[in-house]
Amino acid sequence: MSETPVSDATVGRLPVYLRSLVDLAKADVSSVSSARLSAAVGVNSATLRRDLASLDITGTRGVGYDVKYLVAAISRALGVNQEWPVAVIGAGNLGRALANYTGMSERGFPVRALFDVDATKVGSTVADLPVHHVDELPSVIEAHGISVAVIVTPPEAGQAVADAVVAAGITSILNFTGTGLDVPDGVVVRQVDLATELQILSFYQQRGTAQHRLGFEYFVDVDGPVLAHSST
Amino acid sequence: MSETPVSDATVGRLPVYLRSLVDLAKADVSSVSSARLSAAVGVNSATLRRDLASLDITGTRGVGYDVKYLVAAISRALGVNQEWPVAVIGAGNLGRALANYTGMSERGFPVRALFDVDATKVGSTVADLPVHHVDELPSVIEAHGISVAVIVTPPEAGQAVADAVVAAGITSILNFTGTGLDVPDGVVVRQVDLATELQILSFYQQRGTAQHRLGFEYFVDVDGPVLAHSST
DNA sequence: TAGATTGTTAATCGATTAACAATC
DNA sequence: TAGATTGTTAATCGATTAACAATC
Repeated sequence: MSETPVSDATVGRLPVYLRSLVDLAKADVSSVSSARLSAAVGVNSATLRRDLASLDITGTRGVGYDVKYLVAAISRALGVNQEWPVAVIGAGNLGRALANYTGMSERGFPVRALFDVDATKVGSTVADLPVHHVDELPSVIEAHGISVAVIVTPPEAGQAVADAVVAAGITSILNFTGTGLDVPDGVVVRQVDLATELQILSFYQQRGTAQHRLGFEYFVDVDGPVLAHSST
Repeated sequence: MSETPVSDATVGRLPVYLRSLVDLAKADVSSVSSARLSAAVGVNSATLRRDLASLDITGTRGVGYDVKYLVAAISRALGVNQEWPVAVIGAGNLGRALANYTGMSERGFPVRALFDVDATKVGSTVADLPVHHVDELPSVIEAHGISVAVIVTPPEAGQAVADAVVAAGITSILNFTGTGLDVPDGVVVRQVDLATELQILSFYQQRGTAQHRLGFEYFVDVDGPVLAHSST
């Protein structure tokens, strides 16, 4: 076991590494150096090696990292090799879009239940799933072994819904309401805030020359030269 | 003019400050100290003062900051006081959800045009907007003075669409495809990646005790005691 | 053995924050 | 004037990265 804790920055890069590695595996590349992989994802090679080391993932000096092993190890760290059934709270436009989005299941996050408070929605069917009343959260979550809640209600309802899903035993929340959520320790919230993203865009738009380092911008080319790049 | 450049971290906090300030303004609070506002948004007060200073926003020693002035100044910095017409590329579930999402217009980002390549979608109407073929990007973007493109196509199409919107003069992109985009300097891309967010959640879920610092988690109470908090 | 590449130390960088002089 | 709070300096912290000994 490594002494090094895994930093949030490292966790954020893992999905990026994984995607690039899956491409390499598809192209039958068996071994990859930190230099090559890091160039593909636009990260410094020392950072990449340090990230892997913090997960106790090792390579072979003089050779590099085994691609299949890397895919397996990062997948395991990210929990990508198991299913995390999801509940979507809020059956509005966005909630229905998520329920219909095949990417959820493909990525191991199948939507198993939908909830709303609107009497005209409760009882209807979206993407072959019945829309439950929010009051049924505890029983439905229990029944389906749901571990992740995606909150797509209007902002006013966000905190109440968060309280309800936490009370029902949920410890991972993906929050699309603009509101910040107050949750107990041990519950993880990720904020996806469209309005904030757009406002950040308009900030740079307005500033003209966008001297802006992006979250993750990268470009992979397995066969040819590898180019990593960010707008500056 | 301030010497200090505005860091990306600062820009990311501005929308959070603004939302809290709007609440204060609604509650008829005329003046606020950095201590109070920073507590409300869960940020250190020195960080807040530094953020404001980097935008040349000043307060009054011994008094604090004028709320209305702060709202105006941050709004102006974020470009929130003007409209940024948006094009949505991809008329699938998510694209249609965005077109129907009233929050876009409310926040100053009205969806003015929809695009797709699917012949069965082109010509149809979504949220009172005709779905154009992607080939029409240049003319439609020109006609509506569109400055922001939201890409919600399948990942495979992401780069081609990005190239097309950039060629059509767009300099701000909100990218929902999981793919990284290679864009020229001066074009700003914000990545909104559902799969990555979910994978990060499952990482912490799996680790059990989530020792996780959230992007922006905050809690505002204008009247009573102010509590800032993040799950640890 | 010679070349390549890891794993990690030590230097660097940038961002956060404590602390306090300036000043309302 | 006394109290409050800004604006900013200097210290601190954490993350990135250059550099290199270890070793395949």
